[in-house]
Amino acid sequence: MKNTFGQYIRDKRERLKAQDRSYSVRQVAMRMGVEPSYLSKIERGDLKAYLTEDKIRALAEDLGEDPDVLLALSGKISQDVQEIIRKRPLLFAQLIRELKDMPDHAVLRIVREVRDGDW
Amino acid sequence: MKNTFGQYIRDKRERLKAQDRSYSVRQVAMRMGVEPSYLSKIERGDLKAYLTEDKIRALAEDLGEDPDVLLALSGKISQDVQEIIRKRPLLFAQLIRELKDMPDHAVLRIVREVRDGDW
DNA sequence: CATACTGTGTAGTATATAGTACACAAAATA
DNA sequence: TATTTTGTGTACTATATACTACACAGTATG
Repeated sequence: MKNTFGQYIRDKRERLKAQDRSYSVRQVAMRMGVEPSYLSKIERGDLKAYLTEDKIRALAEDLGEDPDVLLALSGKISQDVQEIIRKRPLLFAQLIRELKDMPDHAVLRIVREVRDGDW
Repeated sequence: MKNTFGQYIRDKRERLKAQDRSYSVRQVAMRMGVEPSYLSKIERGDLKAYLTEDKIRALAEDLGEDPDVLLALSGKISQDVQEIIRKRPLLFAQLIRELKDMPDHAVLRIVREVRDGDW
């Protein structure tokens, strides 16, 4: 559960490293602003190692991954999304619970229709 | 920001207390499972005092308030809602950001249509 | 008027979160 | 082969989170 995040990013990083040597633990860690030993711990799923949202975002950027996905894998939700929900908790909590078991395509249809402004 | 939660529940509790003397800080605290001095701190907005989700839920139940609202006021989002989002972060983060500026009635229409199963 | 109940101040605790700093042996590179 | 560079183990730190325990003075109740 906590472990998938580590495995996921280690995997991605090593695939990038095969093409570009600058994707070592050390260099990625430097670029995202943590100590290499700490990123190493994260990748190996150390239960006492966590990253803040900004570090996760920096890592996502560096690895070319979606920040929302990496945040989710480390048990977090983007602060901006949280704020939207907290401003209208009744509305959004209800909506999200309602959409829980909807298939992706149904939710995507909503997204599209909302974006196209038929509301 | 953190303070509104305290003021909100103190207000509600005192209104209930006017009708029913069992809504003292002490008794409510007992029922929700914390020390009275701690609930007192919470109500006065002590920045070093926080409640976990279950305590907030117990408090909401006791005061007849909506748990999602009290959670939001203390800067949290219900764990079950968080989990729904984390299972499909791309989908839900996108949807929520898209709905950010939609008026309530538009979001409610979506909720209704989804519930009535036109999807 | 005694006593029970009230709200709150002070002090202390445990665990979670989010890291740094440095050393070391193995592997890769020049 | 000398020297970088690599990943990681160990030890340490600071702040946030989530409380308890108890004492105390003021207020209300029997």
